[in-house]
Amino acid sequence: MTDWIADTPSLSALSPASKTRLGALQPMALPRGAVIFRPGDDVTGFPVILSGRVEVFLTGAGGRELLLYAVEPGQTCVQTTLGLLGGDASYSAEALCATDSRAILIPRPVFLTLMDSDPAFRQLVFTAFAERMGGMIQLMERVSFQSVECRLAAFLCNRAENGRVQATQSEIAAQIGTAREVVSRRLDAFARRGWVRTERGAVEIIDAPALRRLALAEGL
Amino acid sequence: MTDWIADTPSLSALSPASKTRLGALQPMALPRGAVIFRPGDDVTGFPVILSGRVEVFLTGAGGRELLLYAVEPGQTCVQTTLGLLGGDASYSAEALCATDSRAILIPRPVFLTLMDSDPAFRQLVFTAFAERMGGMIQLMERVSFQSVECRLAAFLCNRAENGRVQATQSEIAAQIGTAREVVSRRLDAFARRGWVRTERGAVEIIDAPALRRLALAEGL
DNA sequence: TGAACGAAGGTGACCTTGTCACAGACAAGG
DNA sequence: CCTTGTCTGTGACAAGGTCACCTTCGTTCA
Repeated sequence: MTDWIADTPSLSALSPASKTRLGALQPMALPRGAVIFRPGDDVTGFPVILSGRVEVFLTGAGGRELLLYAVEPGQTCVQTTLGLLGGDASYSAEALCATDSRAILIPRPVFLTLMDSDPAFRQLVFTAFAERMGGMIQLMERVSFQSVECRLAAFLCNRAENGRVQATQSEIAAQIGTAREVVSRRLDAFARRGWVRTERGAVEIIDAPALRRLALAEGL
Repeated sequence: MTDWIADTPSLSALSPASKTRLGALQPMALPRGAVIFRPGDDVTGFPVILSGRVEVFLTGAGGRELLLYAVEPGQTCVQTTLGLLGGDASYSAEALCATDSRAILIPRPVFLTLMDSDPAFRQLVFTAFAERMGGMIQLMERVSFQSVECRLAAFLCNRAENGRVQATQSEIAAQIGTAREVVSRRLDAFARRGWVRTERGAVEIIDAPALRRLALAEGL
């Protein structure tokens, strides 16, 4: 087993005592698609992602989904912090592994001890919290004030690798908080303008600058 | 001048040293309508509301507004915590006094000292943070998955005093994150069903149970 | 091998929301 | 009075969400 503490930059500032305490924990392997938690689950501990990517979704009545945020290596999950520190200790969102991942789960008592004893750990949790909150406010702004077209363009720009985005239209819809049908129609509109080409399970980007211009047109 | 620390329950658990430190600060009087901060302002300190009510809005391109959360006595502002602890130190939202209010502003250095030295203060800031985050997620859920009709009904139920809601339709629109015209039409629909009666600057509630049923119809 | 099934994507119809433009109603002060 | 600014109502239209249903692919498995 690798020394996961040394391999995780965000943990490097922790005190030696904290590292010792955490050293006893075993990383878990989580396959792509694994459910970390669902709405209503109890909070049993504080997960830290070591590798991979976990996505946290809100699910609405009609089955529509909205990506709240993604957790990447070294980051922590706010939903959990919320449960461990605040009032109600259950989740209101759903977390799924977007890729194969490894994570540790810090049990609640250990978490509380670290919070009280290690300023570096506090700092870690706090800045994670602050960043998430900022992200949530930006998300709020995008979802309620920006057009779907604009959000879609921004998404395509961000997720593109070698001019391609590997994702089904349903997935894209969940990421930007709209319905699949709308994504289908918007992508079609982009395609007719010659900006993209759609395939089953992927979108090929032809005119990235045009998309970027559109993404920036409506404010941030 | 009254002893504002003793009068604020949420501060009672602080250590004597913290109280001494805070005792030197002078409460500020803020009239209704006063602007606490605007987008782009720098974060100079950590405000704690002693009395009154402060509302924090997000403002979109077309001038549309959305109430993110309200700060009530003993509570603190997350936007600020975010600025003091996280990366970027400027606000992305706007805070207005909804009523005449009193507040203290804890200067940044004092805030940071208290965070490191007083577990009770930490607890205070942290739970405030956790509660806000929970509230933001609920807001997200309402704004992106619930109909305007439902949100409006819920708002009327919550804000009613003696069967009346004192607010202009513009204010209501900002509170539930929609456009004024839409509020006008929805209220009209409620009125035709005999549930409310509208006046200039107020809404009288006639059939509260009907509204409550509608508010609960689409999940929380 | 080919029938069947399920996931992904396309489309039309329809309703709800948001936007724009503008008009009437009302309150407070000159 | 008359004016001015705020509050409210309305029609027309565009954008987005929902529903129903169909087509097109891959995969599986009998």
